[in-house]
Amino acid sequence: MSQGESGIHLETSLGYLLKEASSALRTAMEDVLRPLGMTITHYSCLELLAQRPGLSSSELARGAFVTRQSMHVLLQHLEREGQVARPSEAPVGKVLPARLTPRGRRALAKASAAVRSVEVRMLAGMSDAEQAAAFRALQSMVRSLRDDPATP
Amino acid sequence: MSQGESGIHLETSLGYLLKEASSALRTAMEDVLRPLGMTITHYSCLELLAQRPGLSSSELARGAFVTRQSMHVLLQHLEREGQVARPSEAPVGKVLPARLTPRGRRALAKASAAVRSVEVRMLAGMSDAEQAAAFRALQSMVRSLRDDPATP
DNA sequence: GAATGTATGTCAGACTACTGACATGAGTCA
DNA sequence: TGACTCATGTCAGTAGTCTGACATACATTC
Repeated sequence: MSQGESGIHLETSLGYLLKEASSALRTAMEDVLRPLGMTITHYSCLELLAQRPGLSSSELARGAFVTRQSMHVLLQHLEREGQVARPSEAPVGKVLPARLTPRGRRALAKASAAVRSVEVRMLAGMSDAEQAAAFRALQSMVRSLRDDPATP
Repeated sequence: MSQGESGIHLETSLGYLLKEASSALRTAMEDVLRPLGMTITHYSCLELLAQRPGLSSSELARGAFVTRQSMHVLLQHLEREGQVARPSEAPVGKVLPARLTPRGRRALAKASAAVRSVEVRMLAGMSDAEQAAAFRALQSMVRSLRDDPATP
């Protein structure tokens, strides 16, 4: 039956290609993080805390693109491992600001270098102009998807 | 401490933005597929079978960017639901070619239209030239990540 | 023909992230 | 003040995907 223009053509679909690219990036990152005993979300959490100390669990979740429940269990794990510290009581409201410990900073240093090498590899062969164009295009896609919450 | 150029700057990282974009796309697709009782991998499987009938479980897995084990359990489910059919014996070797049933085709029709609307929304505000540039950029990233398997 | 390497289908267990739900604190507004 | 809304932290259960393992089928090589 005519799927015509109402369907998706995998070969030419930007959505499909976006998924392919993010899948390739995820695999490459997992490959370099696994030897360090770290998952992508784990790394993302540490990187976010390094750049924005004091972030709450919910804010970290948004920054790592997972639910706050997922980040919650990860933070519990990282606290037990001694990579992250949180006050036992909230300074204000219920929000518990998290911070890296020295151990967390050391773990991040190796991971960050590894991830950086993946990103460099990913961008090999692209000019600065091409990278800038890709950046703007992806930003536009994110904005368009967020602005309209699913037209019913 | 100087994280310098060895680290990642979240605000300007193409890798981070790529993850953000794919996360936004995933969420948007889940939002329109959930009312249809379908997951993204489920939809991807049907779409692949519509465009390339006779694909094996392993080939479907690669096309949907999951492991063949994950696709295997999904296919078992879809066979029970009557959306997909496979011969009980392999025509050649061990490979079992899968095909859509009429019921699978009907389920796909709705899903495909829904996903198409998400893609249209995502590309709103982008010129054809911008879309083409984004397409080439993403293709380049995929190629670069695959060609070099993790330089140790 | 035998040995090896590669790809597939399948089963089992473990893990990650998700949805659902509840209580709590903060801000807004009548 | 009280009612309402919203964001957060947390607990519990579920679902989807992954890793590990094994047997089988084909192709290649010696």
